[in-house]
Amino acid sequence: MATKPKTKEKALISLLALEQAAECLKILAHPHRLRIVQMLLNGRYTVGELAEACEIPSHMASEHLRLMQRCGFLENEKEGRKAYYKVVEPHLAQIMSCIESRFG
Amino acid sequence: MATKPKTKEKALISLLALEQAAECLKILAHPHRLRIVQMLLNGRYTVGELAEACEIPSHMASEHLRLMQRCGFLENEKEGRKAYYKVVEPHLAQIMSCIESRFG
DNA sequence: TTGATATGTCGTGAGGTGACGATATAATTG
DNA sequence: CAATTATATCGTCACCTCACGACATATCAA
Repeated sequence: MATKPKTKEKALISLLALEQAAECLKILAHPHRLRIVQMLLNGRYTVGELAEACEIPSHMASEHLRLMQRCGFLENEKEGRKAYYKVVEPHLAQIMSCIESRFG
Repeated sequence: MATKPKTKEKALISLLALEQAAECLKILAHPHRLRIVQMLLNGRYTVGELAEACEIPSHMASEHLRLMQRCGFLENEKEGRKAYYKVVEPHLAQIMSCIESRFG
């Protein structure tokens, strides 16, 4: 069972940590949110610009952005009436590059 | 580079491809399935062994495995009454290593 | 054969997610 | 001031996922 005849075994991540990881992956697992993350990894965009790229109304982009902000993926900077978002979770670049290598 | 990104932009993945990517991430976004993938990346296990590691009944592990098989993550080999599963999607190793670096 | 073991499949129901319209807030313009 | 623009939030509802029990299948052993 757990004691396999394997010589090298990696330590398993605890189920608790895997629940957190699953939560993060669920948030990422949406085509519009993926596009938003991909764009924000390469530039600076407002809610309206991101919404237009996703072909959705801006208030829906705003909800996606709020969700990703709440889980620590993004932060925003307000400039007048505009809100610019940026990526603050460093691992997102790695994951997006992996997704790009598989689906790009 | 972060100031005027409009001149030189990385190519965006099409929304269609992002939908596929999101589907795959949704399947991965479950703590028990993450544990299964992590184990199968490092060894050979039966349904019952994976179920025990996830602390779930084996018929539920079987459903997780079927799901991941249908989307091309896994394949199985039957030996008598036992079924051994293995990872066949090469990008899973990259993604798991990214998850391990963030949550491990 | 009967029974035990290992895995696979089906149906149901609670709970969660996503899309949408309506509405709210906040900043700029006339 | 009011109107417009940009973003944010709320309420609703169709849809989906998850966990579970029940059942089915398949293999092995006595």
